[in-house]
Amino acid sequence: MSERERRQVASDAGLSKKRVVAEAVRLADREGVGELSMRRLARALGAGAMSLYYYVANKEELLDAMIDVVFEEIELPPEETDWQSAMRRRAVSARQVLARHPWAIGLMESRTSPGPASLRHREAVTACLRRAGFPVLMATHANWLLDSYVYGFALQEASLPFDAADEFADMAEDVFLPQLPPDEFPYLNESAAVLAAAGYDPAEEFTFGLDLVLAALEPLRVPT
Amino acid sequence: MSERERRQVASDAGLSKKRVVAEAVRLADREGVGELSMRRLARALGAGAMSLYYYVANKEELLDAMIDVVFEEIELPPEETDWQSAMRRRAVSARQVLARHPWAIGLMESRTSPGPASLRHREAVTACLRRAGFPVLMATHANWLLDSYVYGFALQEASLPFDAADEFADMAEDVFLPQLPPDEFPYLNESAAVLAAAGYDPAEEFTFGLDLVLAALEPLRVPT
DNA sequence: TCGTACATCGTACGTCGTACACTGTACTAG
DNA sequence: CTAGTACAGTGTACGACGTACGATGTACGA
Repeated sequence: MSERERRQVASDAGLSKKRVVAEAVRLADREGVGELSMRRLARALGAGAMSLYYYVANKEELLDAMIDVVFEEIELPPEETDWQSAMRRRAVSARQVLARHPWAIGLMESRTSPGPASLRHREAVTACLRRAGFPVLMATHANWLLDSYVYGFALQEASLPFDAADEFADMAEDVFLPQLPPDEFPYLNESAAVLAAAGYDPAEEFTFGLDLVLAALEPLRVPT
Repeated sequence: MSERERRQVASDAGLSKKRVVAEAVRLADREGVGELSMRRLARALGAGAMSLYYYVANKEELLDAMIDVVFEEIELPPEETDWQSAMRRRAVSARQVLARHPWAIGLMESRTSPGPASLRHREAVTACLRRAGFPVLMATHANWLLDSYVYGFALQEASLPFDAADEFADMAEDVFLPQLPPDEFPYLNESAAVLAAAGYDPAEEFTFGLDLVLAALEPLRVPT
């Protein structure tokens, strides 16, 4: 084992692409992607700024690698169950992961070529759908619909001004309602009032819409 | 009419918040939001960089205002038709607008408080759903599902490496297939092959999923 | 022992957002 | 008519950014 290899494995000393990207993800999670700079990242790793460029060609490549790490965290659809359960599991996992790394959503828009983890993920999802009896074109439609829902939901969730369900009630009273003149926004007031009373949980909201989508896709399938 | 008012209206001379924000949107459309800097924006307006700060507190506020301009461009659901047609119209409009301003999607993630146009939009959509007989909670679900689909689709569309339907075939052959070893990604290869042959149009893909979603929402309604 | 590849760093350049102090002009009050 | 004030815009400067470039020391094969 060469010195180089030893360092790539070591966790407490010596840099590596893995370590650099992992720390970048941690930093973005903690402080937001806007606060992620090469200098700050290097400081967090106890290194000089320019050392990072040995492992990453430029910041763009670092961001691409970060996105791929996020995709790696998303569960692949399990193969042993029916397609709806499999898709539900992977969608729920995707939402959780994207809620953990909200910066990832905003990053996707700007980078065009998918990383290896993203490709593996899409292959697994397509495989699941095809094996469940979706014709090629219908599998494509299902892929777009499901991914649109997952990403769009995560995007909306990321732009909510509160973090957990129990913060919603306070938030609704303190922030939303005062901003919404009842005569101009009667329906939004109605909504806010009902939601503040009933409580609000993004996870439940997600599965509700997800199940609607899954049920809507069922007829596109040619049962095997 | 005071000199100040004259200037706010004039289009060729004198700045105004409207003009500043409009030029910022144009710049972001043309060159991407990453290329939008206060200095470049000022140069495009024939002004000094610091002049912009008379109309905008800081860059964050500029970005918020840009997002609100985008929401203003989206058609509100028409009131004279059935709810599905109304929702379809506004969803199609939203997708078109977001395709025209792809940077807007990535921006939404980071800013939490909705602007006035965004609120007006949401109010109109909620009103349409409530009047169509959706109970309050079901209208909320419908709102989330529809917006998730629209935003998520726009997000995916923005990260496509080609711009129009007719570019897809070339793109598929030149870029996708060489990157996808058939033994590792059999299903993605199958997909790419079929899509390259059949052609691919994002607008059609969008309405396909949209109609599925609308149909899935119908049963949540209590017919009036 | 020497050369080469590896891993890291310091310096420097141009650009960024924006704080601050400054101008000139238009309008208003006395 | 004048003095003061609000408006609209500017120039300079500071600290942070991404990164090109070149220098450094160290490990290892010849």
